[in-house]
Order: sequence, then structure tokens, then C-alpha cells
Amino acid sequence: MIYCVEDDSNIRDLMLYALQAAGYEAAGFEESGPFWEALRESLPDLILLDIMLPEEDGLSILKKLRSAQATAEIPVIMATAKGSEYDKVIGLDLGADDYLVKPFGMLEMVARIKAVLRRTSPVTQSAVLTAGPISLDPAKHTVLVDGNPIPLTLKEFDILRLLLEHPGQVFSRAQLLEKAWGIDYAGETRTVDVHIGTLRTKLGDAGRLITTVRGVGYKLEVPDDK
Amino acid sequence: MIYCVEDDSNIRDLMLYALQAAGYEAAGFEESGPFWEALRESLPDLILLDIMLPEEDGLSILKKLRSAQATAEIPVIMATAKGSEYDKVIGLDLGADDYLVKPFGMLEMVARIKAVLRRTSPVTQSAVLTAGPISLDPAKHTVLVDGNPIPLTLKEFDILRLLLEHPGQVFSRAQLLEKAWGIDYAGETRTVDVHIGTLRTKLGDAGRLITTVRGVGYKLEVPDDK
DNA sequence: TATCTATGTAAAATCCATGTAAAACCTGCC
DNA sequence: GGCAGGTTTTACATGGATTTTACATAGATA
Repeated sequence: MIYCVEDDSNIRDLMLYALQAAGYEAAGFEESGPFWEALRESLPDLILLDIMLPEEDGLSILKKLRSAQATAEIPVIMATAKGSEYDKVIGLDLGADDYLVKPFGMLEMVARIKAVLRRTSPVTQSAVLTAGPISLDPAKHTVLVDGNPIPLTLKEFDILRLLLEHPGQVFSRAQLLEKAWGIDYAGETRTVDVHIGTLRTKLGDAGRLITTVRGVGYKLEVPDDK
Repeated sequence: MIYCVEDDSNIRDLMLYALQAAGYEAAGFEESGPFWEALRESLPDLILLDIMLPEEDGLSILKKLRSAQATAEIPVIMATAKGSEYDKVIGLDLGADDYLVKPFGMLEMVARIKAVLRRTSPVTQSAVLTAGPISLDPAKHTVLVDGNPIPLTLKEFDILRLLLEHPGQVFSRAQLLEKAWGIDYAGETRTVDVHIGTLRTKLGDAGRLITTVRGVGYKLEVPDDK
């Protein structure tokens, strides 16, 4: 789902049409009010944000988006009629993921959206993560091994997701704790080991992909059969 | 390190100057030949690529970069004078990470570089260490010799990393102990020798790169085959 | 050459990280 | 309150990693 915040109804309709033609779900907003409401309902995969808006300025919207935990990771593409370099720099510094200068073609817009989604998807997106026989859908919160659903608890899921997001990378127990639990734990704990253990048995044969690097931590072996 | 491939020497110098002023290391290339050579030497953190080049087209360079294992993950920003939308679409579809339309300001260029690096660095930044046939990836905790993975234990890995980080430099046993073990050991110990020994045999032929400096310690011979 | 010291290396001894089962502890829910 | 997961702690066995030991060997020194 893509949210478009754009006050000019002609342009907005054109954008929505092009997006839908390209296979995306899209919703348009004329001003910030309804946009914020919609955000409370559900989060989009990407936001197209005009800089010049009647009520609230696009840059300040971007700032708010970035400062809130829930929306900080949503990719944002800014659009503006003003060609001024200054705006771009500000927008990029605030963390916009890309920039479109009006007038822009719909082809370019779709291409940029595609590119941004491709870049961000491994981190943010609900794009399904896979490694060998394992596939994990963050949005649905499901894990399949060889197509069979595997019920996992929250922590198990979080750990597996982290490993799948960075295949091959070694994570120390401390890192796993920090990433999956949020807070960094000081003392020593065996809880990670236990979760890894249950994960491995639950995943069955595929559990072997989770390997332990002695003295360091755990990692997901990337299967090189392709 | 940022590589700039741009045939116009004025623009190239300007870019290099702006990059260095912004605190980046940067190297410029007028055409693709020397650029490919430099890539064999060492991989940059980002590549700025002009589309219009005398010999090899920027888009085809991008394609090659993406298809090679070693360079596939390096972020690329394309630059072009042609404002044609078509080029952009192609560039983005081939996996460019961003796009600059000439004439662009240096401020914007730096801002975009910053933005791209911010997006990609947490994932890419693996800083693989290499020396001759040996390559070591700290993040994955893997060592390859001529492309074949070599299983190493923690201490072996730590020692090898230290040596690779300072090629040619001699380390005393005490230094190795301190760096790889953390605490400085008082008495005398042969444990370093043993680890060096296993390292050498595990590395096979490449093990000869680890030489002993009699009465002092060990060092990694830097292969001068280039 | 004879001698002395530093290094290589195999094998034994020790240590300690990890796997795992089970108990204890939470937390939301009826 | 009590139940049903889920999560964390505890405890212990095990095997791999590390260290020590012992001896052979190569280099240095005179």
C-alpha cells in the first residue's frame, strides 16, 4: 500500500492511476489531517509526499514521520515543484529516501518507487524472507519450512527474522538480545541459547542452517545450492 | 572510499574536491579501464557513475558491477546530462541506488551520497580483509583461501585478523596475547606458537604468508605479486 | 664444530562454551 | 484466583577449544 499526499487533485488522480496500473495499492490524501488518521489505521509500504501543501508543510510531515517509532522506517519519496537545491538537501538530510522534481513522468515515478522499495524491502518490507527451505513472512507472522507452517513463539520468530535478514552474518548473544529484545542486557544469560535450541528442533532438518560460531554467537548458514 | 567515474576533468575535479571537503576519501577515473583495475585492487564504499562515457557506457558498467559477486552490493549513484526519462528508468531498473541529473550542485551530491550510505552501510559494511589468496570477513566470521572456506577456531581467527589488519607488521607473542586475548599475560607461554602452527597448516599453501621473525614474533608477509 | 636458544609440533591435560532438560517465573485471560 | 502458554533461570553433561608439556629441530653464536 502506497500513500500519496498531494493537494492538486489532477496530479493526485494521475499518480493513483499510474500506481494502480503498475500493480500497487494506493490511497491519496489532499492534506495532512486525513493522512495522519489513516496512518493510525494502518501503515503503508511507502509514502509519496509533496513538499508544498496547504496546511502542514511536507518537510515537517517528514520530520514527524521520522521521529515516531512506528513510522520511522517507512520509506518516503518527496516531490516538489520548486527546483531549489536547498529543499532537496533538507529533505535528504531529514531522511527522505528519494526525490522527484515536478514535472515528473509517471514512468519515472514508478521506477523510483520500485527502486526505493527494492532497497528498503530487505530491512523494512513485508517482503518474504527465505533461505533454503525456510521462508518467513513478517507481515503474516508465519514461517514455512518446505511449505509446511511451523508455529513459532514471538522470540523465536524475532531471532529467526534477524538471522534471515542478514544471512551469513554472525550475531553475538548480546546482539541478539539487543535486536530481538530491544534493551541491552548487561549480565550473562542463557536464554538465547534456549531459544536457539527450540528454534532448531522446531525447524527440523532446516534447523541445521542455524550454526553456532563457537565463542562468538550464531549465524544462518546460507545454502549455496543455487 | 568513493570512486568517481566521469570523463569531464573539470567536473571530476570539482566532485573530488567537494567529496574530500566533506570528509570522504575519493578517487577519480576518466574511463572504465583504470576503474576496473582499481576495483581489482580494493572495493570502494560507493561508486559515482556518469552515464555518458567515451569508451564503455555507464549503464553497461552498472550492469557488470551488479552481475559480479564482489561488486554487486556496492551502492552506485548514476549521473547524467541527458535529462531523458528513459535513461533514468533503465538506470533504476538495473539497480542504481540513486540518480543525479546534471547540472547538479555539490551540496546535493554530497547529501545524496550521505543518504545512500546511511541506507546501505548497516547491511553492506563488511570490510573484508584480504592478503594474497586469503580473505577474512569479520561480520560473517569466515575465512576463504582461494575461495574455499577454512574453518577456524576463535583464537586462530582473532590472530589472523590482527595480522591481516596490519600486514607486514611484526607482533611479539606478548602483543598477540594482549590483542587477541584481551588481558596481558605475565608468565611465558607457548600457546601462541601452537595457534600459529595450526593456522599455518589450516591455511595450507597460504600459511607460508605467516612468517616468524626469530627472537621477535610473527608477521604476515604482504604478497607483492601486483 | 660444539653449544645454546628459539621455534615447530604432537600429544595429553585442562578448561569452558554450548546443548538440553527441567524447574521457576511471568503475563494475559477466563 | 487459577490456568495456559511463553519466557527465563538453573543445573549438568559433553565435546570442542585452549593450554600445557615434552621433545625434536633449526638458527645463532663463538
